[in-house]
Amino acid sequence: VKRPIFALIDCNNFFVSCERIFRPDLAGKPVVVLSSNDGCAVARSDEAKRLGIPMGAPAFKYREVFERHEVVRFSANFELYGDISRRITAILRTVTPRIEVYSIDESFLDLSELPIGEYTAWGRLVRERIWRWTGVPVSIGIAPTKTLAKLAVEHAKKRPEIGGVLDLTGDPDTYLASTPVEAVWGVGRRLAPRLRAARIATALSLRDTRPQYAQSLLGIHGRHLVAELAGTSCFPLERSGKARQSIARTRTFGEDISDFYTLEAAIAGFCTQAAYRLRESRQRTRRAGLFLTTDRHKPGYRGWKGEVAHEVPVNDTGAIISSMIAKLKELYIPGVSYHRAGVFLYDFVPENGIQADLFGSVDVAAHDRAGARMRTLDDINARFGKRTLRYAAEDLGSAWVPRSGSRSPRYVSAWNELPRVRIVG
DNA sequence: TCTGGGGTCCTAGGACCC
DNA sequence: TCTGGGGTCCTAGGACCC
Repeated sequence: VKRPIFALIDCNNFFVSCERIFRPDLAGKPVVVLSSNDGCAVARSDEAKRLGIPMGAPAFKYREVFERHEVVRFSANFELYGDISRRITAILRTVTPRIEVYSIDESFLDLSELPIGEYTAWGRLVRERIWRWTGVPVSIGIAPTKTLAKLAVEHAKKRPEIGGVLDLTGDPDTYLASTPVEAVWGVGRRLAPRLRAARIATALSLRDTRPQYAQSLLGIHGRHLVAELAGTSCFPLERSGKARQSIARTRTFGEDISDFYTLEAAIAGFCTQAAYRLRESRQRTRRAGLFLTTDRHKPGYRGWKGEVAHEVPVNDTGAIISSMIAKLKELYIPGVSYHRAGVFLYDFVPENGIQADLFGSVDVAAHDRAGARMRTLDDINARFGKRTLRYAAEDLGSAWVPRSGSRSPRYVSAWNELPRVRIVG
């Protein structure tokens, strides 16, 4: 068996880099991108990181830092980031079809079948091409396992002298020795103290731990980590397009809600988006859940949840809205200030080949009508824009809609927000 | 006043069965 | 009245990731 070689392509400060494509004036300035409701920092430029703004920093706590250092703030613009991400993925697909899109800003490539002489030189070319064609800086780590590729890319990002590409297919020991154990992919804030207590403080000492001992400390995950750090691949390239297992739409509201109809509008909106995703993945759901909570930062924090089984699997927006609204009616308590809510779908079955229930009572005609209705709805909204055609329940109120005061234009995905170019001379 | 959102996998324990 | 062992399935919670 040929030894696998993975390359991990990781975009630097991805959301910030996307904003800078259309705002070159922001190069060298501290920039952050804020989450929904402009709640906390989810991406930071290097300059912002140097000001000590951590990942997930609550915006209200850092207001002074923002003001004092003139930190430029953006509300998250996922339409833009998704579009740029797809462009980068398209470039990578021209390198090899053996690609796993791991997240919006990271992809693994399997290089083992490619005729590459020198990995570092190859990586620099890819990096240069992505920069020229999209304006996004990336870092690349190359190694025989995903865990080592991840470790490589972290070093490539942090140390400018590496030049953005680190090949760890040779002897990785010096890099392993200088990696604290909590920086290893798969070691988080709970497992790190466990390892430290066992006097395992670096990636190198984790690699040299007895697999059995690692398993006793961390479960099966520990054994995999040791093997991966030692160069034996346990996590293969996952083929893209794997059916997802759950879909969630949850939001903290723009303002707290007590009114039933506004809540209904929010839930209907979540159902619409979730059902659309479900159809996109060509599946149907057998279970749908709903939750509501008050503000977790206030005394008397409470939550409510409910679940509905769909005996006949569905992906029809209307069916999901009506079952969730029925559940909402059971859970709703007048006078409560609701702060956050969400809808979950799980227990999926493939869309084609619907399973008749035990008594064969599936109404085939109704089923076909629902399918045709959803196709029409999706077509119209794809052509004329999201929410062109929507369910009435979604329009009952809008106070729940999260705030996003400083979102940049959707430069590449909305006709009326395209950048303007002025030709001079 | 102001603290995000969307996923996956593993494990322990209970229910149930033979 | 007391009493064994083994297996599966499901769920809730924990842990991680971006």
